[in-house]
Amino acid sequence: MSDKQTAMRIFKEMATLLELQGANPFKSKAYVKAARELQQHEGQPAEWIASGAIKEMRGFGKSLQEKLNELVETGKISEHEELRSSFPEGLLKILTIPGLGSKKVRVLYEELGIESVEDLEEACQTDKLLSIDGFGKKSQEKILQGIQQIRRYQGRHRLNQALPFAQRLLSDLQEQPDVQQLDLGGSLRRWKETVKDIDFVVATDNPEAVMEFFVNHPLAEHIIAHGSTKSSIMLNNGINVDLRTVTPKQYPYALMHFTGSKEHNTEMRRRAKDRGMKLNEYGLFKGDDLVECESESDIFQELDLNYIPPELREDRTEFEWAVEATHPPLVELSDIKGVFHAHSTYSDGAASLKEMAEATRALGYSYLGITDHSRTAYYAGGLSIEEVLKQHKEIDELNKEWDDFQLFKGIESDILGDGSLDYPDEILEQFDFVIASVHSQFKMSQDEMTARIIKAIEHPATTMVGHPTGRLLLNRDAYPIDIYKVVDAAAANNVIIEINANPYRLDIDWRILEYARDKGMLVSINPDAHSTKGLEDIQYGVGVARKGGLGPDHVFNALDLDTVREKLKTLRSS
DNA sequence: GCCGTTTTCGGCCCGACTGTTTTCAGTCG
Repeated sequence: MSDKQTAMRIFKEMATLLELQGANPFKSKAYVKAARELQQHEGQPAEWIASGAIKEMRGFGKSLQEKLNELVETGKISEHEELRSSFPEGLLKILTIPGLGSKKVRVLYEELGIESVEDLEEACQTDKLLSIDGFGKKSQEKILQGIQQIRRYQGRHRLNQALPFAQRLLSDLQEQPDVQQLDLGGSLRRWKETVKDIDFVVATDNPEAVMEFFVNHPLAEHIIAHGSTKSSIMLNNGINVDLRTVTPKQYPYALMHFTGSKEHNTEMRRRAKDRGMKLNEYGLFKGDDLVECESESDIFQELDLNYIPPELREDRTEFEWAVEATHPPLVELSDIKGVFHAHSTYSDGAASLKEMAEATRALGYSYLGITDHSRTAYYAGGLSIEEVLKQHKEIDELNKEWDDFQLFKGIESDILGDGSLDYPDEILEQFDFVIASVHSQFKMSQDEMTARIIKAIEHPATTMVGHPTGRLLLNRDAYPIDIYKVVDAAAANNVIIEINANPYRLDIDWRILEYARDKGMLVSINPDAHSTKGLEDIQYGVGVARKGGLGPDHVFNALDLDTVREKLKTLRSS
């Protein structure tokens, strides 16, 4: 029995190995496409095979169906095993070095016997690459730099690592007189949970001047590329920034092109081709004639599509609905009326109850649901029953100070190993709401973990589930869990699922939100703030909600204070 | 390896920059 994640990993690895082998590149791409298709299907491979759903899945022909079948029945794919054994494992790691693709890696392996990043580093330091055609002094230097980069940064960055720098660059570029139009593009504009680099698109009649300013920006540690329409710099925190310039007339096409995603663009160009046109970053063309568009909306329209917001351009379901309808408005930061899930000095927060409340008010929110850790979370200063009661008294006192703002009594209760909550029922009843979260005992089977969380969801005291998969971006994978079953249980029990907005988590994953939405489930966009500054993380959660296609109606903390007060009461008694 | 009311074979998205060439392959997005 092999799960979806395993199948995806194996298919992607087969694609890479096929490329390394020099196989037909379209064959390799077919495996990548199949892996994407797997990701987007709810359920597990064994179920799809049993139900015959596999036959309907895009990109699964005879051969790939057989391979998936083999994987489910035997736990492996023989062709995958053969491919793996024909190359040393280290080559896969070498392929993650920027500038090295399958062709070059293969040459290095065959000519110099390079099998690992360490081999390669040594070879570059001793000028061994100079003996091979197509490699020179500069290649060696670039490779050494690339090795440092992957060692330090794994090649991807969390939003909080990229966004502040992007905003600084954006405002600096904005001030340049030659910059006529400017936007963030790429995965940052799409609010992907981690990004590889920062992309900018600029409309200008003087690209040289803009490029000159850009590559000499004080944040640039070194210049990776400096051309007349495309340049790249590396920031001192290891993030690459790409800037593309076009003429004002080309701008909407370029913005669309550099917003991506790659898969979305591929589909767009295919649609253009179907209609006898050609789409690239410079325009949409019928023969040699430009089809004039003033905005991205116009371009979509020419391809018989309604406008697709950047966050949704991932080639998932957007082409299906955009043919028929415009997407309902996505939730915005300004829709958010209040905050749940914040810690105070009672447990592991940096600010007092009062400081957190005042900071929340100052941001324009009208309520704060405070949730310190529960007693089992001793490492985080979890609250004893006495401390809970003391905190409730303090909250009652503080609430007398405001008539336009309210502190709600909450707790982030650990979900214990057996799925129970962390206080006796008579204590749990005294909270206005309870967030149930897993903080320990991650090493369970998927069935056990799923059952554990569902048990917590079924507890009448539970209002929300906190960071449902436990992942830490770029650091720790989600614990094994059937997230669809968890969502089903939450929907059935009127439990709200948290979008944990902390940029290290962004959990629940946006990919599940469309499913959750269609189940009628509410989410709450929660900062999990451990300081007053942490409250601002809500912006990242809003990005995730948008990416998941949610509007304000799907977000619990987009409700105003009075409604939330009422809702919490009914949720508690249901 | 997939896919098809233009197709069951011959397509499969498009362009910039680099480094090494002396006209281009490889890589990237």
